[in-house]
Amino acid sequence: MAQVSNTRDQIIDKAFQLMLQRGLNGFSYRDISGPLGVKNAAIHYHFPNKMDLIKALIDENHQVLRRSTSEFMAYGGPAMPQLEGLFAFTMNQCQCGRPICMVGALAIDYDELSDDIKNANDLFIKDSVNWLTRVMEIGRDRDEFSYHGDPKSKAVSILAMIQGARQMARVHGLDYLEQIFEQIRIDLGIKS
Amino acid sequence: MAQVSNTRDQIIDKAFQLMLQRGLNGFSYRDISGPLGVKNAAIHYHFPNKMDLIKALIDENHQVLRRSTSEFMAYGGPAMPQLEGLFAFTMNQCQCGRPICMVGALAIDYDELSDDIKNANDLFIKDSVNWLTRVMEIGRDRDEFSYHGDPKSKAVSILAMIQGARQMARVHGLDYLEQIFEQIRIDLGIKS
DNA sequence: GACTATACTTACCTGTAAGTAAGCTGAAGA
DNA sequence: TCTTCAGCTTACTTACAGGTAAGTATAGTC
Repeated sequence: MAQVSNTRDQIIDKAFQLMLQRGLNGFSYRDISGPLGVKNAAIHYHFPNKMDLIKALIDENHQVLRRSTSEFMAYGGPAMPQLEGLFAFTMNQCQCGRPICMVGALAIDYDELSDDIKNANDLFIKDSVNWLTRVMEIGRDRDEFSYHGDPKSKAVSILAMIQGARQMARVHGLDYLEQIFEQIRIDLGIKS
Repeated sequence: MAQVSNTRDQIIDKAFQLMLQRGLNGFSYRDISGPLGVKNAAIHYHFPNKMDLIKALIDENHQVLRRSTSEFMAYGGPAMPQLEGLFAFTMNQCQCGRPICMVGALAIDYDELSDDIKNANDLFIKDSVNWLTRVMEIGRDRDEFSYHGDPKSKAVSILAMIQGARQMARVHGLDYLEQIFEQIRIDLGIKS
């Protein structure tokens, strides 16, 4: 079996889904190893302890963010597709059994995170905010939409809203999520 | 010791704080019994199992909501003090070591909640939304503030925003929370 | 003074969590 | 063909979770 292992990738994938479903303390190694058909010790082989696993999840998630925003951050372009992309991504995640966003899932267990994890999470949030701030700036400059106040504050408030929306949507269904997206559009003066 | 016990109240108080700090799976009976100077079995005496305890927390929280909104719901009055009251309450909770709101804390563990708990949580959210919807209606009618779209959608979006804001504030500090409150005011046309 | 209910404690149970040490296996290089 | 090493498994440990049954202390009631 000395081939390149894909067990590691499968562990990350499963763990990520479980974390967004149940939070850090809501899943165990057994919940990962069982479905994958391996033993708990196989997870410890790839990730010596749980925090190493969580770190890998954050890094993986950060990569996804970077891949999907790097072009816009480098070259600019219309803002609306970026915003609608965020809505679509969020909806898709919820439909794929990942109801809670990573930042929301980690927030509840924040006190028990290592400094290393806190930093990685902090960096992820900062990059998210930077991206959406740029979307807000460009969108207003190009008259794609309008709002009052500081672009960064607007960006943070939208991210917070989506984060909360995913949690509410878990209780009240995905209609709630769509309703909140629509309100964000209305607040931005898109579709009177 | 056949006096009226206040251990029950202390358990609820401690458990509530722990749940808002660490979530449902982030605290154990020991975390409650230790600080109170009782044994785990004392908790089981008052709340046969953990779900009974959680149910009590939700009910308690619901009572707080009802007490602080019943007058407005019955007789109306200016909307702005209601909204500012929500901001002040939220800030106060965060400062008192209750960083995450109850709905947010329960959302992550939603799948393992009993139907009973889900219903109680659902009802709490509905009452919250009803109250803030009324605040949004009255505020617009009285020209205290302005916004586009449906009052209920606006209410839901604000509640979602505050829920997300509390989680972000845990990572980035309470300034984030204040910044989001300010953006809500700006979006409502209060303080141009 | 016996009885009863409340509010616990003591002592235990089962299950499961994360984590570890040592052994096995198959491919690939020397 | 022997060795090496990645990628596991087997078999274990320690700690702690929620939960329970039986006993105890105290106050109020008859």
